Amino acid sequence: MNLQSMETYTLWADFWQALSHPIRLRVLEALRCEGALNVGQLVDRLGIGQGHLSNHLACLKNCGLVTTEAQGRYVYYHLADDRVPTLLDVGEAIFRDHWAGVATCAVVSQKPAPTRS
Amino acid sequence: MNLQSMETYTLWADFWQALSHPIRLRVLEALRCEGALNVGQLVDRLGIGQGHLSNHLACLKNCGLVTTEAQGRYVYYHLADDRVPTLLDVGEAIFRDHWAGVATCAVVSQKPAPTRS
DNA sequence: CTATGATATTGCGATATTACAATATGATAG
DNA sequence: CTATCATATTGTAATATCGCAATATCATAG
Repeated sequence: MNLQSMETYTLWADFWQALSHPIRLRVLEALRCEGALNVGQLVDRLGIGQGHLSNHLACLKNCGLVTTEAQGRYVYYHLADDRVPTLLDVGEAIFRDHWAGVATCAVVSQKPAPTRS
Repeated sequence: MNLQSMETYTLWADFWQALSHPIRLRVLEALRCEGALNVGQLVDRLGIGQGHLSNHLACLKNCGLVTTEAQGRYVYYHLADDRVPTLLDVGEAIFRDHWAGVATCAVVSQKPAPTRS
């Protein structure tokens, strides 16, 4: 695949978007801490609806961040490989130094812009 | 800042979102290759409107991925630190192994779902 | 001060994503 | 085969983001 084309950047952006949701990040952190969990266990830990979670899991799987292993009626999810925790670590390190700035970002998570007179 | 709270994950998701846009990725790649560029040079290289680009640059700056240096009327942008190329490298490595799956992801970049009869 | 070039901000229609409920699929026990 | 539990998929209203145009700000030259 050509890494210079506009379409490739659009697809690469979609990959990063897999990391851009609090529920998906909480799934990744839970799997990093606990190794492997099935859908029901993740529903319990995150406290969200099963169908909703399943959509997010499909996203993480399609984007190569997690893999699954079926065991009877249960489907266990775990991090895809060692690069995933590395990615999370580096991202968290940069984020820790800049969370205050992220909160003021007007493009991402556009807050209603403080009204001024 | 408490790294366990839901709000923190929401903010961390906003940080990742800075990477989730083709224009912002192209800016980061341009800066990685060329070191430092001002806004006009980036407008030329990316071929988009100045105001539009400026919004994306503000996003990257707020999220700690780039920093700026004013020189007279020009503002030069460059990558914030060495962790940024590391982040891009690891992300690209995982993406390269899974771009076909990313393209089928229904949560991110929801395609109109192939109609079946 | 005025004009001009460079960059930043704002407003808003078009589009994409999310959250939830309903429903479908798949596996296993009896 | 039927019932049941676990997981996946779909529809859609609410919400957030994008992209562009207009305009504001800021620095410098004259």
